Parts: sequence; C-alpha cells; structure tokens
Amino acid sequence: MKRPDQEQLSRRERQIMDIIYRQERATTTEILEELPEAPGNSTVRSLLTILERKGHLRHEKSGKIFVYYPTVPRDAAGRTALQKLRDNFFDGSRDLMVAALLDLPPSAELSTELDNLTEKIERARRQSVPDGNKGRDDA
Amino acid sequence: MKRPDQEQLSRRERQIMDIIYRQERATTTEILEELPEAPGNSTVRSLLTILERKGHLRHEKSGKIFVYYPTVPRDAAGRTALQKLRDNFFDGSRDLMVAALLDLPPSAELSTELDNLTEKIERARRQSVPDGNKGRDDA
DNA sequence: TCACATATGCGGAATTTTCCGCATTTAATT
DNA sequence: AATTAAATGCGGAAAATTCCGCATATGTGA
Repeated sequence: MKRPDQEQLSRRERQIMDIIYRQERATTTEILEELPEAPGNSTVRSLLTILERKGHLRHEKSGKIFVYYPTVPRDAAGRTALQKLRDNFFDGSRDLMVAALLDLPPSAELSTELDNLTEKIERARRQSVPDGNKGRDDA
Repeated sequence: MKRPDQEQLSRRERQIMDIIYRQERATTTEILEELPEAPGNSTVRSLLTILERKGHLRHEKSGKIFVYYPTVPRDAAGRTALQKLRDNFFDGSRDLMVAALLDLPPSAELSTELDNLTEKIERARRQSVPDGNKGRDDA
C-alpha cells in the first residue's frame, strides 16, 4: 500500500485533488471545467493517470466514463489539512484557529448551527479534562 | 501592486512559504534546516529570490544576513487558507469545520481555552442572526 | 448489427521547476 | 589594514512537470 504524500503534489496535481475533494468524486470533464486556466482534455487525463499511479486517486467505470475519487477519504484528509493549518498559522492552538474561524463572514449559516456548536463544546470540555490532574487547572 | 497567488506556488515554493509562515520570519539557513530533503544552500537562495520576485516575500538585512518575511501578513493568509479548507473539505460549513477541529487530539490545551471559546461563540451568535436579511453589517 | 460519437491509452515535445558551482561582497577578527 | 569566514549574485544544466495529438477502445442509437 502506497501512502500518498500530500507534500509532494505538484501545482496541477494539487489543484485536481482540491477539486476532487470538494466534489467527493469527479469525471475528467468536470475537472477540466473546474481547473483554472484549463488545459486540454488529454492533459487532464494525463494528470489523473499520474495521480492514480502515485496512489492519490482511484477510479471506477460508470458507463464508459471514469469517475475518480480519492484513496484517502475526505474526513481523514480534512483532519490532516486542519492540523497543518493549525500548526502553520495558529501556533498549534485550536483555540486561535476556532476564533479565526468564527470571525469569518458567516456566509449562509444559521443560529441553529451555533447552538449545535455550543453543544459540541460542552462535550469537548467534559472530554478534554478527563482526570483533571494533568498539568494545571484554572479556577 | 502584485497580488501573490497562492494557487500558483510550486512544490518547493509552497514548502518554503509554509516554513516562513510557521516562523513568521526566517533566514536562508533556517529554511534550509526545515526543508524536507534539503537541497544545497544556493538552491534555497534561488527559490527565495524567485519568491521575492513573484511578490510573496520580502527581506531585510540583519547584519550581513537576509531575513525573509511574507508580504501577505500571517493572519490574512491564515484566513484565506481557512476559507479554502472549509470549502474543500467541509462543504463550506463553519460548523462542520469547528466540529472536526474540536475532535482533534487536544494536544496540550486547557479548559480555559474552551471557556474563551464559549465567549467567542456568544459574540458570534449575536452577530450572525440578522433575521432574514443579508448577514452584512458594516460600521 | 453497423456506424457514430465520445472516452481512454500512449509517446514525446515544450515549459517550468529545481538545483548547484563559482565569483563577489560583507562584516567581524587579529 | 589585512585576513578570513560566511553570505549573496549570477548563469546555466539536470530533472520534473505540464501539455497535447493521434491511435484505439467503448458504449449508444438507428
């Protein structure tokens, strides 16, 4: 089993992986349409083949066309990306990162969402203070 | 004014930018030490010069050595990266993203952090419940 | 079934990235 | 001031990426 190394992706490869993760799965044509400064059709297929050989993608046939999907599932990849972002831009602090996240324009989100979030935090709080003896506790 | 286009970075360029954002500023030697499969010293300097020409970096002299720093400040770059991650892996939902974030191993974080977080959410809630209208209020 | 339209496989060329050696400059040290 | 150690500037070669055209395969509809 190969372990796809995100760090090694070339520019085009990365652009393609981004598209595929955004859509979960995609065909050559779909990718072609999403690619910035789109190259020719053959070019995209070349890249896809390369990505498959390197172990980043797989494909299955749907009729006579190929549908590509990532070998590393979306949530796992997202987790990894999250950690990297945290380490690079937020000094490894979840807190700083969440704060920045909440400062982003809310796009089309509802207050319900924030309620769910509060709940989530409740749970996280209980969970991350398991024995209370590690390190120091604040009052 | 050039606007550095993150999407265009080559692999090495990206690796270097990552290091510089992680450290805020860095010298040739520091970068050399952090780079995976480190190349020669001249190579790193070449890349740095290129990044500077492309408008991603600037440098200033400290003694006789150059110290490089990003033209786009860390928080702005972090914000952009955050959005991209959100769109690619979390269907554009802040909620999903924060949830995933809170599921990450807590490393060395304290409950204080979660308290601050709760506060932050309070504020976010007030701000992002614009009844039925656009969520945009500017000063 | 046969022709047609569309998708894939292949091989190699153009471009970009990646890399380094050597000459020159700089600043501290003796 | 001369010496020296270490940093920068430059030019170009090696390697990887990026790209595409043409040939072949595949599924569809008449």
